[in-house]
Amino acid sequence: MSGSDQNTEREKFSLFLQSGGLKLTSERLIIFNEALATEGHFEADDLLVILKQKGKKTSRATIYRTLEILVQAEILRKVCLNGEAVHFEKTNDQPRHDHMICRNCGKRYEFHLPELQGIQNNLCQRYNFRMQDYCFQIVGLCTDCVEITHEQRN
Amino acid sequence: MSGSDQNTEREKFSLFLQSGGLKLTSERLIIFNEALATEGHFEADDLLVILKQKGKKTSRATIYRTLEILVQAEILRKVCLNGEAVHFEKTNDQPRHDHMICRNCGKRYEFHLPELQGIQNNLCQRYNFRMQDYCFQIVGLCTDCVEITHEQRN
DNA sequence: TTGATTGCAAATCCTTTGCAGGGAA
DNA sequence: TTCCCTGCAAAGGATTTGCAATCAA
Repeated sequence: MSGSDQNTEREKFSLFLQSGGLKLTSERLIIFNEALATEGHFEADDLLVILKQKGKKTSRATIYRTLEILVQAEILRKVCLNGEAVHFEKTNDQPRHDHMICRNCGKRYEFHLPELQGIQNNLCQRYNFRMQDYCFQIVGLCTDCVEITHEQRN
Repeated sequence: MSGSDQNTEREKFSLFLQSGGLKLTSERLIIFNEALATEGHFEADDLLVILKQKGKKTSRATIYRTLEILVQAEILRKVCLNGEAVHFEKTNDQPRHDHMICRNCGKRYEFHLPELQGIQNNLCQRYNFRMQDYCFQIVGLCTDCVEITHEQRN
């Protein structure tokens, strides 16, 4: 993500906090920065570990509370791949949104499917729905694991 | 779901158990039957309650263990809507697969989008991936909640 | 007979919450 | 000064696991 994107998000965060009578504390800023600096998915606990390693003090409780705020501010989204634990990812991470996941080895392909946009617009119009986010994922077996599974069965 | 579908699934279950050296116990059969008789989504605990009400003895542990087997046998799938608890649904429940969920009130629209099939085939071919399942969901605000949110902000 | 399966209760894992002290506006 | 926030530790909820008795094959 470019620096200017990060500034946009930072602005969004500030405005969201203000509009809700919330305060911009140093802990919230630390968590915000780390979340935006993280590529791809992460769990709440990942952040705790990373921040500990970097010597930045934040409690687990504050991380959970702040991540919830970042989701409400639409800076992060929750994703939940095939029943795994809840992960977070940046909402403005455009090119990596759709997933194909191998059920066996966990390998994950990420891509962006512009074709989905038309489908989405259609639905939102029909139901008068305001889309904030979407998620598309395919679950199955990757090349390698198709073969392995085959061998096991024979 | 028709009776013959249920038989097909029952067959699938038996075969899966056999091929893994697993046994078809009365508890597993009870859970299988109840899972397939359930319309739409359910949680592990829902099943426990229902079975208790019907006077069928099964422990929570066995339910969790059996549901895991049913997922591996591709009779059920896990779905996780926007960070909610894990739900299960039948894999062969064709017409209700894609979701649009209101982040505010939790209202859920369900539908089937045949347009997605082409996209999926494309991807699977490109990556030589064997799709077992997919999931498409839109998250946002429904008609009613768009208005409410608007009022709050003004 | 043999090894898989069950139920129970304890253990775990992830997340939320109550509360007293500290901090932003 | 006034609430909002934080960290801690305890609570909660969902899921898993160890173990002895039980049961399908």
